[in-house]
Amino acid sequence: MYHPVVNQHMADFSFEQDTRVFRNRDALTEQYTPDELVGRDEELSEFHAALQPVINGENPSNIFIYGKSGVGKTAATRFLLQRLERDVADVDEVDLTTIEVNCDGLNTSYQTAVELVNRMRDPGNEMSSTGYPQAAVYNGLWEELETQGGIVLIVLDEVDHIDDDSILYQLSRARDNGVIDNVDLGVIGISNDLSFREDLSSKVRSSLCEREVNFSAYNATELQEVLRQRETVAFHDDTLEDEVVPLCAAYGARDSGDARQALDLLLMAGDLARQDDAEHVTEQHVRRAKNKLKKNQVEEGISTLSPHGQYALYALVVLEERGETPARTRDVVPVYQEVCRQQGDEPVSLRSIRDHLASLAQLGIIDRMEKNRGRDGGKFTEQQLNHEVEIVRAGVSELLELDPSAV
DNA sequence: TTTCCACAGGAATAAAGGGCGA
DNA sequence: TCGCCCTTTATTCCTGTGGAAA
Repeated sequence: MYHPVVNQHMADFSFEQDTRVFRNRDALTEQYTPDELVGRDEELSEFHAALQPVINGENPSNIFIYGKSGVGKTAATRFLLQRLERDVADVDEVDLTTIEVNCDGLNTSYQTAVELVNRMRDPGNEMSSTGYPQAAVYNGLWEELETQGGIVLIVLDEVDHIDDDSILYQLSRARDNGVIDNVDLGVIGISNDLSFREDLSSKVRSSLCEREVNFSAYNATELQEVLRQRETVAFHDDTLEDEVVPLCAAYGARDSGDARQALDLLLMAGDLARQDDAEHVTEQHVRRAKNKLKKNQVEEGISTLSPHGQYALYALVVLEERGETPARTRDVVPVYQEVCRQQGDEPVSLRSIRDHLASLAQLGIIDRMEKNRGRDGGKFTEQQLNHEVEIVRAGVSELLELDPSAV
């Protein structure tokens, strides 16, 4: 049977190559490594010096890279390692392997060790992520490293996501402990968390942080330079209106000099312009992109929460809508318990709720303020949403299927 | 200066769930 | 199938915190 309406509708979703706006959209993504890194001369120079032993065929130093998110730590690491690999290729005596692992999602040393083993194994021969004794996983790791031979550089990006420092100790001390013999191993740890280094046990700190490179935040001028550099690769000439780059740079500078955020903003603004069939990316596209990114960020954070984390967040949404925030933990609890009842779930203990609220704050979804009323009221914490209540409600309702009138 | 309040959060431990090798 | 070993999420217990009041 012929359905003209349906066919007309379907025709609207055909795909055509769209080369307007972007020349090379990938140049704004995290995977792209530019030919030149803007505004990072000092950091690159220090990092370069720390990698120098590799090309000399000497035992590589363990290097610890730190600085806030989006200041070019990962980009600089990839940039220098690409050049190192290129230059090592001309030196017969040096055999270099680099392995980059992002520890986001790897909560423990165990999982990280399994990931490293699997990076070195062929597909199909990979190790399962559970079920083995820890010693078996480490033995597997040393075997794979010995098989690689030569110099191996392991990059652990977002290394602060690993809860325990056992893997860092094992890797940085592997040679001294005699578990590897045929391979010279160097570890490059990258962290956004400035306190991470201080929290390491002294034995790990002294071996992992043989060389340290601190990446400072970009200022608005440096961010503009970064964006201009990518603009020429990513967009067709004269596609961006004059105010677009300064505005993206200003947002990035406001969010603690974060180039990644500024680049994401530019990418999203370009996508919106293309979606609108516009010839140019305008200030309006940037402002819309900013809102959309914020929403995505909240939704992503919410999706990683356990059910009780979601219930606790929903309790705060309810309190926010009642105008009862900032709310003390003890005031969040009864609303949380009501949400649990509505969901047909048993509430967890006060101690666990504290942990859930702390996680929400860590994800940047809520704000927590410490208060102290002294002998009259003691010390306590108040919390409130860190984003518009509509955005959070939308994100959490999608997961919980809540009846808004019930709580 | 000391005491007190109301928690926050660390430490130890348990239970449940899932994968592995024998 | 069973025992082992891991992770995640929870519980209980308990110590630490810091500003106002005494």
